[in-house]
Amino acid sequence: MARVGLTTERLARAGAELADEVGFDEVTVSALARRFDVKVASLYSHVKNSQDLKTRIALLALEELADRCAAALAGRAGKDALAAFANVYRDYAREHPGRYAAAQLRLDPETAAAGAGVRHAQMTRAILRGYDLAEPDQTHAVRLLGSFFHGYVSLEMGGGFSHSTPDTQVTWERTLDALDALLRNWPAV
Amino acid sequence: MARVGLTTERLARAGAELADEVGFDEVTVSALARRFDVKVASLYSHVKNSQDLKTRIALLALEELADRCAAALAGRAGKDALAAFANVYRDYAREHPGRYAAAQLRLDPETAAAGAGVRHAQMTRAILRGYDLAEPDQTHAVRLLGSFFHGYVSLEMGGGFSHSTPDTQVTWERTLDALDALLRNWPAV
DNA sequence: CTCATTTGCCTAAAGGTATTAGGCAAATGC
DNA sequence: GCATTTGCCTAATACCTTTAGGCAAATGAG
Repeated sequence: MARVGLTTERLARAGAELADEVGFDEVTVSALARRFDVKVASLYSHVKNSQDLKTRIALLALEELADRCAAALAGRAGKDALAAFANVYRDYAREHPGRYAAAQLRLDPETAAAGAGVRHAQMTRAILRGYDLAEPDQTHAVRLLGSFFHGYVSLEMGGGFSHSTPDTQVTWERTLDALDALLRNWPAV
Repeated sequence: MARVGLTTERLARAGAELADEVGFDEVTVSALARRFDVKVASLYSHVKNSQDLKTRIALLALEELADRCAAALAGRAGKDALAAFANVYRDYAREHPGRYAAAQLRLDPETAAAGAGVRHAQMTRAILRGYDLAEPDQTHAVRLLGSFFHGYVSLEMGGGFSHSTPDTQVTWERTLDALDALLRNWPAV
């Protein structure tokens, strides 16, 4: 019996590729076994179960996304940073729909805390350094931006904006303008 | 063999209840059959398949949500309308997490068009009547609001804001203030 | 190099969900 | 009261998940 060289790492990576190809929901222990031309039970030495596999894919995606964000944010400030950050999310979702869907997986708090979720929050906050926002408004703004990015990308991916004018690219640019304006003129209490 | 009186309608309704109790992902033809104390195959006379069942639950949720929005919007304008609309989304998601998850199901275009999705778009647009926004900015604003509401509620439901200060209720109120301010001072091109 | 140990993938088996085909009995209508 | 429709059932197939236990390949000590 030839050994294929399965590892937890390789399974997560292959699972991520599979997700991008067929959708995160279709990522299954069986499908992954087929991809490695290996019997299903063999995977259970490397991942605890199906949920564990999905969680690992999610964490991988979050890590990748955080890396890209960090790279995009380096040396930018203000609206430049805002747009760069937003574009990373959107582009990642387009390039890797399955991974992006995985990144949306609801993780239990400890798992999430151990992963790259914290980096995401820190980076969103870093964007706001270019604007004049004191706490607690800074946190409100972080949440507003996070919500918008996530919501926009989800809706666009889900076809929520399809078949309508104006073009979503224009909306994307104009809404980023609008958010920039909002952050510069954040309303006082 | 006593007849239970299954109908497509009752199945969708029971499926929605089940979704709220155990989560939309756990809604399965088998689970629904158990709930009616009926054999699994019996359901296939009323729904085409598992996907069909889920779609019907999604459409039911979208309809309910649209009804609530319409009721909330009646007689309100400007920020009042904005807040009322936003609160309907948030409250619905809290009251009916399973149904809300169902409403997020990706529908094929024809199904979506036949459902209440159109009403949602029209109502979001109605909110903007209280603000001075011409096309195409109105559409951009509709998309921004839709993205934010959806994103915020998803993140909050998913625990994205948990264990952090300030309180999410405060953020909710302040971000609505901010969006109101943004709509009143929409940046010119 | 040889032998013992570890480790990786396998077979086997049990349980759950989805879906289809065909049957019997209850409801419906003439 | 009988024929037809309709509703739920049994049976069967197929796929996914997960656990238990086995054999052989890799690894490493002497």
